[in-house]
This record gives sequence, C-alpha cells and structure tokens, in this order.
Amino acid sequence: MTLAYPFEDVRTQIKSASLAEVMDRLGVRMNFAKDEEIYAQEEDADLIYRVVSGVVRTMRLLSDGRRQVGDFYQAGDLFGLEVGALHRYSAEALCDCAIQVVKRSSLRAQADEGELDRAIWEATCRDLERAQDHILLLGRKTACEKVASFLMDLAQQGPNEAIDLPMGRQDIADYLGLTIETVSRMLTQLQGSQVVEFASCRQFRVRRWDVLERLAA
Amino acid sequence: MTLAYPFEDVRTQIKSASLAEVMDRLGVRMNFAKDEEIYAQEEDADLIYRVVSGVVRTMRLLSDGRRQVGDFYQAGDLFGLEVGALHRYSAEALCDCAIQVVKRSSLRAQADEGELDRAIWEATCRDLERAQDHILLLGRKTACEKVASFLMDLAQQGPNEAIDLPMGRQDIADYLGLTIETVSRMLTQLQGSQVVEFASCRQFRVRRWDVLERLAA
DNA sequence: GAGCTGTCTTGATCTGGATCAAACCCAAGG
DNA sequence: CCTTGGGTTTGATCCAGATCAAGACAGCTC
Repeated sequence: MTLAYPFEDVRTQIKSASLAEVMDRLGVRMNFAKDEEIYAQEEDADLIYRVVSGVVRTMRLLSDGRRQVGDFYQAGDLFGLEVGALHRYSAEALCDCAIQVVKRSSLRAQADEGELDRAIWEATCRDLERAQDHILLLGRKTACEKVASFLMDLAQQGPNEAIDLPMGRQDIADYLGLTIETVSRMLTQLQGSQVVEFASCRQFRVRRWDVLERLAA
Repeated sequence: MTLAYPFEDVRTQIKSASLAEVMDRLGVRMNFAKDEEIYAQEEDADLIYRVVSGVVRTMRLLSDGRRQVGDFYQAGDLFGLEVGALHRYSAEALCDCAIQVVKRSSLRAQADEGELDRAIWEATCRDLERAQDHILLLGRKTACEKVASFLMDLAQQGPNEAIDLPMGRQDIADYLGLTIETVSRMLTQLQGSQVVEFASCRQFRVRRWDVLERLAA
C-alpha cells in the first residue's frame, strides 16, 4: 500500500472530491432509519462508507450493556475504515441517514490508487487525532469541562450561529462517559451562567465564546 | 551510555526488519535519562523515533497540571508519528532509554518507499486501535476493571511468567484516569483475591488468568 | 382537545473514587 | 548501623457524579 506523505494537515476541508465521485459511481446508496445498525462490532470490514446526509455514531458495548460512543460522523465523512479485518466499533444511524457504500476491493481496482490511499490515510488520521483528544477528555476532565468541550467542538464554525445538536442526551452522555442526568444538569448550568443559550433542547447558540473556551480547559 | 542490544519483540521485528535497518543506518542513536523529555507538545514533528531499549510514555497536560498518559512504547515500537505537523502529545523517557531517531525526509529519500509507508501505516493503526480500547476503558470501566485491563494488557505474553512493571504508580494512574491511591488499592485488592501476585511493587505474575479476564470486563 | 410515549429536566439521596494525612518500605549515603 | 527521601500503601473523610424517583415538556394519534 502506498500512502501520501503523512504530513498534511488532515483538517483541511478539501474533502477528496474525486474520491467521492468514484464512490458515487461504483458504490450503492443506502438509506438507514434512525437507530438502524450499519455494521456490527466484530463484523468483517471490507466496505468503505461515506455519510451523504444525516449523522452516524460508532459505539462499543461492554458485556453488561454499558455503552461508549466512539465518535460522530457528519455529511462528507468517511467511516468504517477499520485497521484490521474486523470492525472494532459498531456503527448506527443517529437519525435517518443516506450512506454511500463501496467495496474496498472494487474501489481499489477502479480508482486512482494514490487518491484512494490518501483519502483513507486522512480519514484514519482524523480518527486518531480525535481519539487522542477524546482520551484526554475522558481521563482528566470534569463533567462541566467535558460538556463545554463537546459544545465547543460542535460549534467549531464559530460563535453566534445557531448550532443543531443532532444527537440526544443519551448519546452525548455515552460519548462523554457521563449519565444523561449529569449532561442535562451541566447544560442547564452553562445556560444559567449565560455561556450558551438553548432555543430548544436540540439547538443552541454560544453567547460567551471566551468563557466556554476557558471552561473547556 | 547504554549499548545497542537487539531485544525487540518478535512481532515488531518481523513487521519492520528492513526499516529498522535503514533507520539504524541513517539515524542517530540518542540516550535519554529517566524523565527526560524526548519531544514537547506543539513541537514540530519531522522526526521518527524507534525505541531501542527502555520505555517511553506520551502524555498531555491540562493547563492546571492534570496529566493524561496517552500510551507506553516498548523496545521496537515506532512513535512520534504525528498526523499533522505538530506533536499533539509530548514524549518522555520512562526510564533510561536508547532511541533511534531519523528525519522523515532523509528516510523517505533513502528507504524503500513502500516499506516506509507500510511501517508508518502499521504504527499509526496500532496507535488508533489502542486509542479506541483506551477510550472504552476511560469512559466506561470502573477503577477495578481499569487496573485489571491494564495488567492483562501488560501480560499479553501469557500467564505464569513474571511480568515487569516498568512504570511507577503515578504513570499507571495517569494512564487509567485514576489517582495513585486508587491504583494502589486495586492492586492490593487483586492480590488479596489471589488473581495476581506481586513479588515486588514492580513485578507481578498472573495467578488466575480467567478471573483477571472476567474482571477486565 | 385528551391521552400517550419518549425525551428531557429537576430533586433527593447514595457511593466510588478523590482527597487529605499518616505510616511504611527500601535503597542510597553517611 | 542509622538517616534521608522517593515511591508506595493504608486509613479516614469528603464530594462529584451516579442512581433513584418524580415531574415537565414536547410530539404524536385518535
């Protein structure tokens, strides 16, 4: 396997346009209903997925049902690129989703090799960077800092705009390693101190970006 | 100064034998004393590091000094392969270490491209897989499960052998998102229930592999 | 509208792990 | 030997966040 020189900033918004095109040509568009499983943990990982619309969550279960959400994937993101042969996390549609699916092998045969490798590399790197941030958050941040970090991450686009929260409280809790009740309390608290403002429980606006940043630690 | 002595584990040796050789030829061997910094957070990441002997930890600090250990790297492991241009974690020698260091660019010019890419890819994938396990551990496991998982991970080689714990309690705590006291209590508890046995505080043996596995959840 | 149903918030209480504070253990150095 | 000092263990107490238990607030359908 040939890889692009691993030195580029993966956060570049250039979302490999031509890979998307090839995926559209070779792949299948599938629709998943809210909470439908896209692939299971331990399942063979020979497909590549791209979110066309909607949001996807990856997650892992402990034997007794405790759940950890790995990450959320939005429109344009590649996911399901497991490192080994098997999926280590399962993936589910967070809301109704359209997903473009392609077999790795057929893609490899048809697409520009370099292009494909580069896209896979970038998606993997993005996953790793986010995983590293996630580790710091889970290991050493307080409930309030976790929630503040989470809101900041969602609101990357900048303050003042209305941001949609596509996921419910339970998903946020399982992403942050908290309970729904704690998430709810922290959100109420942040709203009470004028840092953010909720129009409804699924939409908010950052009022004090500086304070939010400080709280996220 | 420690002399080079080839005691890499078999797994890594097979994977990147010739890369190691090229790194030895082109790179510099550096020695680091216990707790010495190998690279800092936010520093430029244009070097590739391979542990020759000793153990390395990567870590990240929050502004108020809370610390999260990202991972530990043993002889044979590649590290410092950041995704972007800057190191997102810092790296320190856990004990006296010998590290082989090479400039990415010079390596690229000389080595077999495919070989290098493959080694970098595999090291990155290993990091990602371990990060994913780490996320589940930090987000949803109890103190006891965390410690049990940690011991199991160290003892991969199998039960019955004496395993060295190269890191102190503080490093374990900062890896598991706990305090030293809690780590110590859990170790005492595991020893009390005959699951593991400590010869000294830096060496143990697994007595009941099945129980340890169950406790790790 | 009135009833549902699922999600979210709020309140009261409990507890696992943190914090605070000794004591212990040993290796290194006088 | 006896110190000294870093790492570790142990004990007592505290508190952030979990758990348990109501409410409140939508969207629904009928």
